[in-house]
Amino acid sequence: MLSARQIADDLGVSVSTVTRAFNPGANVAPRTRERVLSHAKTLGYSPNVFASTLNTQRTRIATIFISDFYNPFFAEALVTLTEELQNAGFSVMLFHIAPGRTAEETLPEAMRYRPEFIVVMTATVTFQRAIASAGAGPHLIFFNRYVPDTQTFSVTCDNRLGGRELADFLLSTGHKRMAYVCGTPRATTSIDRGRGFSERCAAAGLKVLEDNGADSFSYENGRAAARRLLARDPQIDAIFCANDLMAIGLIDGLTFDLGIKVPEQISVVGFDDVAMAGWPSHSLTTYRHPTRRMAQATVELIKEIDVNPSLTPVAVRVPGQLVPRQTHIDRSAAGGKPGQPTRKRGQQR
Amino acid sequence: MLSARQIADDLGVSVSTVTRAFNPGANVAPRTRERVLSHAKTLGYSPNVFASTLNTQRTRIATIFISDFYNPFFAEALVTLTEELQNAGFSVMLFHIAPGRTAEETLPEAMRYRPEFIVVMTATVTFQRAIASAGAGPHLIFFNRYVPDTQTFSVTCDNRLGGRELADFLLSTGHKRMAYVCGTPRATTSIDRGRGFSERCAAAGLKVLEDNGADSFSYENGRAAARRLLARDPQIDAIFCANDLMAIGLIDGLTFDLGIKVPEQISVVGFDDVAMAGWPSHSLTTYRHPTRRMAQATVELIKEIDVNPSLTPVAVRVPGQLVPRQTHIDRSAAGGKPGQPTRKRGQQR
DNA sequence: TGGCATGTTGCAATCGGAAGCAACAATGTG
DNA sequence: CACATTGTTGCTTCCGATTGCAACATGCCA
Repeated sequence: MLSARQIADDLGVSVSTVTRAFNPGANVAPRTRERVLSHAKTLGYSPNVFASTLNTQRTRIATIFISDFYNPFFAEALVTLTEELQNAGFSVMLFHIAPGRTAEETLPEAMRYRPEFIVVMTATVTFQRAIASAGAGPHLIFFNRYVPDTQTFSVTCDNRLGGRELADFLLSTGHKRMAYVCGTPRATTSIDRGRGFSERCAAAGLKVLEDNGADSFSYENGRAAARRLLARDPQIDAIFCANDLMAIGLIDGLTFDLGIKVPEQISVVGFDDVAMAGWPSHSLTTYRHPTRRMAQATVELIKEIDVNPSLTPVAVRVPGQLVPRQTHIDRSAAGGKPGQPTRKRGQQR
Repeated sequence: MLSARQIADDLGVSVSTVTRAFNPGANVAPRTRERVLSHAKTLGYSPNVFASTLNTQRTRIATIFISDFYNPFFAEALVTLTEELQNAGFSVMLFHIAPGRTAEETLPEAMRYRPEFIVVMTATVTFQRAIASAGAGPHLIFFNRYVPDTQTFSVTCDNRLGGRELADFLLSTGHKRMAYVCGTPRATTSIDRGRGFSERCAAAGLKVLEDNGADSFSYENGRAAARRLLARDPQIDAIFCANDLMAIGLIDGLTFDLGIKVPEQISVVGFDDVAMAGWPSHSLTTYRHPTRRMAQATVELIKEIDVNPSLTPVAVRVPGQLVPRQTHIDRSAAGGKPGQPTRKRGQQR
């Protein structure tokens, strides 16, 4: 394999000179630097990170922990995060936590690369304890989730705000009997969305019916929730699902399993605004998940910590945006009509 | 940061002994090994890869190149591939090629980590030339695509076979006027699927109408293709789209933009079997993309190359599976009925 | 022309762990 | 008891690049 020695010998200079040519801060004659870089390029040489890391002690590695994607949004988040991290000069390593495995099992292997930052896209409460024990280890940032009651960095969508805005929206369009379908139990995303939703409804004097039957944020769980909710209260006029996938599942459940018309009989809103939510076949009223801005916020945070490693942990909450489409109607006017009264959803089929 | 020296001093042994404890093949007294590993665990120490890599010259790194996902299937592929690579003892690095950027710009940075394998999930023809110039560089494997007319490793779905099977299926169900909607121009996936489809139709004496208007495999492109195709031939009775996303877009185009009933007037089939293809709202007849088996095949290939680095490049093609649902009908019988005649697709809405 | 500042380069130690070789201890054999 | 064998450990060199320090060349000014 090509080394700096090779370049040095070819050009009749020392190894030091070669490395200095690659190091922007170092003192080299401009002409020498140019000669080195040019020769390196023709040979296809780039400095070995493994050697340089050894005494600089800076790996410039950011490691991302993922588990199985249950949500299309994760793919976008991962790609965006990778892109932004690269732009900020980091190299990205990816570690997958298999279902049933804990992050602790994978951590030692990940730690061998001495990452400067670890971004956790998977929920594991005990995770940070393991990191903390590593002393002057990597900085830990939770993405899309946080660990309640602890001081850690986290970047999430402002889920509670989203829940509140969706509640405000449904209240202002005359809905009176609301329900909330939870996603993965104990996931902060599910809890906060429901909390924001419930607290606004409570302020308006309404109690929200809550379905806790799901074990994950999946289409199937959304579909199954339809039957459970309607059995508990056949008079429901609006349902908020913890994410779009569940909302789409729930709508299919209402439509195909129970013969209930959406939005005529029941309004349904989701959370995320995945691509298919915008398609005419679904046209789902939802709340847009600020994925890219979350990725950017994460990298901003990393840059700040980089400058000031003793920064006090903050929980960054990025607001999203309400996206009214056609799975709700305004029930305050008699007869009601879709939010965007162009054409009824799916009518032409 | 923790080093082997620390462990050694604490236990009154040499650094060599500590490293040997971590190296399964090395000779250490079982009791000593246990003492070292136990102490290392309590301190949270794991060997520094950067140091060990220096003289072993084995990085055990596999680098994955991605670009923007246009297709949900990529997320699954990436996660699965990562999982399988980890199981095989590799660490995964992720590099993103921004739109408009070439792989060559990112390559030097990736090469600094001296990866043993590079898996390319993004299409770039000039890529391997750059690698080749790096001499005894990493092994290159194309995933989901290949570079025609070159000798490189690749793992793809057997797209041509899939196209043939879909053609056979539509022919056997009495379709007479077929069309094919291409995806990204020059993408081997799009070309091979269309070729397999056309050659079977040709064998049955049918010429396939081909739409080349798309610049990528997107929902929007599928939707736009509907209008173009029908303008060219209003008598079409079956359309094969290069992937599910386009098929769903095309169906929405037919349904909402043109008022054409699917499958009553036109049958539509896709390719991939993404999650939403199975939902009642779409219930798309399609061909299942063997994503996980492709990931496994890739890792198998890597293992083989690992044992025998001079292995002759092979193009592995993994067969998928036809999944008949409800976006086609049997036109050979008078009147025709859906493939699985339970309930008409989307009817209840 | 001598002295000094400035710019450029090489030397050598260093980072953390791997591995060949030698040293040493423990055990078995004649 | 001497000696060989095996098992275990430490010493030392090395991987490839970085960096403080010293050495050297160059140009400027007095």
